[in-house]
Amino acid sequence: MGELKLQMNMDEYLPLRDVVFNTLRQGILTGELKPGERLMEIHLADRLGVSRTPIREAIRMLELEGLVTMIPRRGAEVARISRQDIRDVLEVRLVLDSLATKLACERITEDQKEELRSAAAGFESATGSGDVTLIAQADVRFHDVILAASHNRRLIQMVNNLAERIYRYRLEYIKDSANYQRLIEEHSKIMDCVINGDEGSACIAAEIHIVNQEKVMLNM
Amino acid sequence: MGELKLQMNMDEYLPLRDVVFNTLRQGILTGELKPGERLMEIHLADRLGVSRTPIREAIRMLELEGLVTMIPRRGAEVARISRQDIRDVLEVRLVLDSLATKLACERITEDQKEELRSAAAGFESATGSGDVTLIAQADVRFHDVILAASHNRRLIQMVNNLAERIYRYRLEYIKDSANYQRLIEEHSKIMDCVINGDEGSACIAAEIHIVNQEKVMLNM
DNA sequence: ACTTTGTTTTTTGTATACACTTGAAAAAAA
DNA sequence: TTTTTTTCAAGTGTATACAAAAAACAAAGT
Repeated sequence: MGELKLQMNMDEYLPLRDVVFNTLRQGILTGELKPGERLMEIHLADRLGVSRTPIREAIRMLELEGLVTMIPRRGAEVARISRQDIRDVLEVRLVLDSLATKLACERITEDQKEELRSAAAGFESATGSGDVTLIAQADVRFHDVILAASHNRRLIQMVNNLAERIYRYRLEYIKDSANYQRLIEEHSKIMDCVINGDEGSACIAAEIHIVNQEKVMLNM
Repeated sequence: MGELKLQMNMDEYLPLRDVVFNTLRQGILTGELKPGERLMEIHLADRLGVSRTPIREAIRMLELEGLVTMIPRRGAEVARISRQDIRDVLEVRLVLDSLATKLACERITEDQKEELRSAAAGFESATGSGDVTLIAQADVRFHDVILAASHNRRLIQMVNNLAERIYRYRLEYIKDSANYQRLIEEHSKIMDCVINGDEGSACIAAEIHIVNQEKVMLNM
C-alpha cells in the first residue's frame, strides 16, 4: 500500500469535517486515492490527525457527491467509474452545457464578457506552457465563467458536480497536446457567440465541444 | 412548538442513519417540518430515540441533497425555497425531462411500453378518485417510467433530485382539479410519442408539460 | 487435500462525554 | 429607563468508548 501524501490545509477556519471533505475530495480527484481503494476510518483519522467523527461525516458527504461508494457494514471505497457512467454523465452534460450557454447569451453581464475574454486568452497561453495542471485550471475557469453567466445556481451546482465525477478522465484529455488547437478554436467560437448573444450558434458550438470530448474520452 | 408526528419505520434492516435520513426527508417533503424550522440534534435524537451520531450523519446527507441548510455553529434548518429557486429548478428540469423523453424514445423496451400505458391509465383513473395523494403517486409513477426508459442512471438520479426539491409545490399544482384534464391529455400525448419513437414531438410534448407546470407554480 | 467450524482481528455502527461558542437573560451601572 | 456587563444555558464540534458484525485465519474432522 502506497503512502498517501494527504495533507490537510489547516489555514482556513472551517469545521474539521469540511477540511477532511476537501482533503479527501482532492485526493480522489487527483488520483492519489484510486477507484476501488477502501477508505478506512481509523487509518484516515490517524493519517489526518483527527478523530473518526469528522472522517465519517466527510465520507457521508462524499457519498452523496458520488465520489465514494458505501457498502453496508463494510465501509466506503473510492467510486469506480465505468464506461457506462462516463457515457451517462456526458449525455447529461451535453444538454446542461448547452442550456448554460444559451442562458449565458441572454444574461451575461459586461463584466462577465470581459472575464470571458480573459479566460479564453488565459487558456490559449496556458496551452503554450505545457503545464497540464495550469491548462486544466484555465479550462475550468473558462467554463466557470460561462456557467456563472447563466445566473442559475442549481444549474451551476449540477454541472460542477457532473464535471467533478469525470475530472480524472478529462485530465487525460487535457494532457494530449493534439487537442489544444481544436480546444482553443472551440472556446473562441463559443465565446464569440455568447458575447454576441447568438443563442442558436452558441448552443451548437457548446454541443460540439462536448461531443468532441466524448469521442476522445470514450476511447481511453 | 407543535408536536411532530415523526415516526421511524424500523421494519427495514438499515443503518440508523439511513432510517433517520428517510424519516427526516419524508417529514420535509410532506411539510411536517417547515422551511426555516431548526433541526436540533438533541431534540431529534430524543424524539426518534437514537443518539446524536446518526442524526448528524443524516443531516449531512440532507444538506448535500439540498433539503436542509447548514449554518456554522448554529446547526441545520429546513431549506427555504425562494421563487428564484423554483425558477432555476424548472429551467433545468425542462431540458432534463426533454432529454429523458428523447432517450426514452430510443431505448424504451416493450415491457416499459406496457408499463407506460398502465401508468397513464392509472393516472387518469386516479384523477377520478379525487384523492390527492393517490393522484400525486400516479403522476410520479408515470414520470418514473419514462425516466427509467431513458436508461441513464445519472439522469434518473438528477431529475429525481430536482423533483424532490419542488415536491411540495408540485403537490399544490396537483391539488387543483382544474388541471386534471390538461394533465391527462399531456401525458397521453407524451406516451404516444414515446411509444412510437417520435423523438421530436416527444420532446416538444415534454417541454410543454413542464412549461405549463411552471406557469401555474410561479403564481403561487 | 478439502471442507467445515470455531476463534481472533479488523472495522463499522452507535452512544456518550467533554470542550467551546454563541445567544439570551439577568444583574449592575449610568 | 436604558445601557452595559456578567453569567448561564443551550447547542454544536470533536473525541472516544463499547458493541456488533464481517472477514480472515487456523484447526480439526472427513
